[in-house]
Amino acid sequence: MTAQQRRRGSVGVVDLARELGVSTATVSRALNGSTAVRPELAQRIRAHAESRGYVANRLARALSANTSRAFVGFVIPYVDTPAYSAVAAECARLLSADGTQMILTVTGNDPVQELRQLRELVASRIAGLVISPTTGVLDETRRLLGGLPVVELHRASGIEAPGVFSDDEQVLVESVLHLAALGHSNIGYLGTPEELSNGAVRLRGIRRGMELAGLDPDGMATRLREPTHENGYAAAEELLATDITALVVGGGSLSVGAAQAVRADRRRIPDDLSLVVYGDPMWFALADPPLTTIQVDYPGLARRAAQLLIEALDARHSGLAGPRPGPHLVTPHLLTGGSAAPPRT
Amino acid sequence: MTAQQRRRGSVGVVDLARELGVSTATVSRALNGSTAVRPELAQRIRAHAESRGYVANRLARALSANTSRAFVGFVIPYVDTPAYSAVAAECARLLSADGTQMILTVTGNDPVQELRQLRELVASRIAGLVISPTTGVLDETRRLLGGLPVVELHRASGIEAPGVFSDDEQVLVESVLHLAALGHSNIGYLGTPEELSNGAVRLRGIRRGMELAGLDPDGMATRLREPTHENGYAAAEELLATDITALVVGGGSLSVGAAQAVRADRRRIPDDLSLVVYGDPMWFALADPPLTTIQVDYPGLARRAAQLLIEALDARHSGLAGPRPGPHLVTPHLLTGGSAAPPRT
DNA sequence: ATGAAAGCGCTAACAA
DNA sequence: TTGTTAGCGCTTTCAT
Repeated sequence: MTAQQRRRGSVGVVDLARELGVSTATVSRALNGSTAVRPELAQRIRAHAESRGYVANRLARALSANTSRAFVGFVIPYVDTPAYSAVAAECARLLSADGTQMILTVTGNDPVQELRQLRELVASRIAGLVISPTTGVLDETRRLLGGLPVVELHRASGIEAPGVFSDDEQVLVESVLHLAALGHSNIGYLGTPEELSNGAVRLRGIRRGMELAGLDPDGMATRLREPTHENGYAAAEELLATDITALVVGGGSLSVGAAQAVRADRRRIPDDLSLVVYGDPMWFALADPPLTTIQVDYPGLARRAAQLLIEALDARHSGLAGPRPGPHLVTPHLLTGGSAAPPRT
Repeated sequence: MTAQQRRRGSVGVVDLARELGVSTATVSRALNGSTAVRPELAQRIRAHAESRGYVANRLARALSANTSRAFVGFVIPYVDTPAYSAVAAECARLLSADGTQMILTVTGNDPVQELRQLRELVASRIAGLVISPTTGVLDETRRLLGGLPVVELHRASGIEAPGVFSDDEQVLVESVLHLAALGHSNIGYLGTPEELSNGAVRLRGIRRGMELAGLDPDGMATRLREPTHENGYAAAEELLATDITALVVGGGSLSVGAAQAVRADRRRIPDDLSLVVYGDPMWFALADPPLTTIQVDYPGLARRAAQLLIEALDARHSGLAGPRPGPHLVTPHLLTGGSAAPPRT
């Protein structure tokens, strides 16, 4: 047995250094591609490291460098919808290519959990994070976020940071106009609360759409709810009890619940009710007829988010400006299914 | 300005120690709840730490302890289906309660990526991991896994480790018998490849079902494909070109694709074709009629996985036995929708 | 019960 | 170009 692994079966720089008769500094330099080491030696060191199956301890490295991009955080309220799961996946993939590992935390939309987890992430010396804030971000949370490169996702919390969002206002305007053009004047809206930045944006869109259509936004049957299937179902039931002839849903989870409520109500689509939902067309394509859907390019959003985060990290490191704070918008599209038609006369 | 943060705005044990006139060792002990410190002092230290907003550096802690459960890995091939996203979410939540952070990595079902990422995880000194292995796990990967507490998820890779799986065989038997009882004798099957452990299990179930129904498993129109929507769509198209009167799909993503193919084919359900799908009933409830679905309790599965991992970590730490290797099964259920009916005579 | 000091594995000054 | 040495922030013997 050679002077094999010291403990926990891992070779370290000291082992390599000893085995090659050089110093640990040289090994470190060679392994990190420093130009200050004789190419021939560097090559030899790398080869040896490889053959010994050396893997640098990221913890030690990060601790030593006292600033590294070993880890970033990904903080979201839920994961059960492509808006989060697809984005998480894509971000993990992109960051991994950058040599960065992504720590996933799920807040359940609880500000206290959010703070607790953020603290832990800071304790792990994350280089930065992507966050989809809860509804009532705490001051302390805001303070912690202030000290890190952060990219907001889906929802804005009012801090000075770049964020990627779906440009929902316009598409919701479009949705209303679409329905109005078909002859609907009694349109209902089910969306997320105004406290959520995206809820506010969507509501603004739908109201502007009503105005542009010559309808009264204030008279519009409206329900704003936290985004869960259950809420979507319940709120849709309420709206179905009114005399609306068309329903627009602004939110992925709400849409699933709403679609089920409409189904359970035995309302025929689009004869009895026109329906525009929001989210992953995959889910809604199975309905009969396939539902007209507000479709968001989640992978695109993820790429943007990952890219912004990486830029922000680079900036922090090089002292440069970093990405422009504020919204970076991705344009959603109204995908015409068959769930919107003229109202029954 | 007090002797505030030294760098990167964080207070350390030395600060606390200095400020209280004790040693860092005492601080550490107090913070870690060692009994060897005068309760009154410990309390004072904790209070002070709290008031200073002290957060222990997990990296340093893990490095020093040289074994900790600061991080665990979660390695999966995809995330775009509840089978993964729901489980990831739930595991993150449960582990977080245990003070453990979850590093998410997505392999894209590529064994090389898998190995690369596993190496990085080991470099981060993860305490253990949950993995849903790729189809062709490399030997080196297997070796690395051998050195860690690991819990397999959905798929088994042949290593000696506990794993949580859906007990699909029985439910697939049941599906076939259900269809056979309705009078179908020409049943098609679309599932995942036999190389995937769950693919093999499901195929076994469907074949056993055929036998029990007095039908010939070898004559069954079968397509085995990697689980993607696209594959589901394409393979379903192929099967629809045969003379099957019923189709069973064993796989979540395949099911979505298949359902869409059936729809696109303008095949009426259940008149022209009986269909049994697999996965999240949420998606399939929107179809008309709602699809008969093999439903898996993903949150339950996640709880089991997290629990097993935690047990394995505890065991490693205490030197005890640890959870029983091999499959820990969760029972799925056949949720009767309206997509299975007697064949047209 | 507490303190002093030696690491954990690595990087980065500072020397040579 | 290479080596020596001092940390990074924490835990943990070993003394006291």
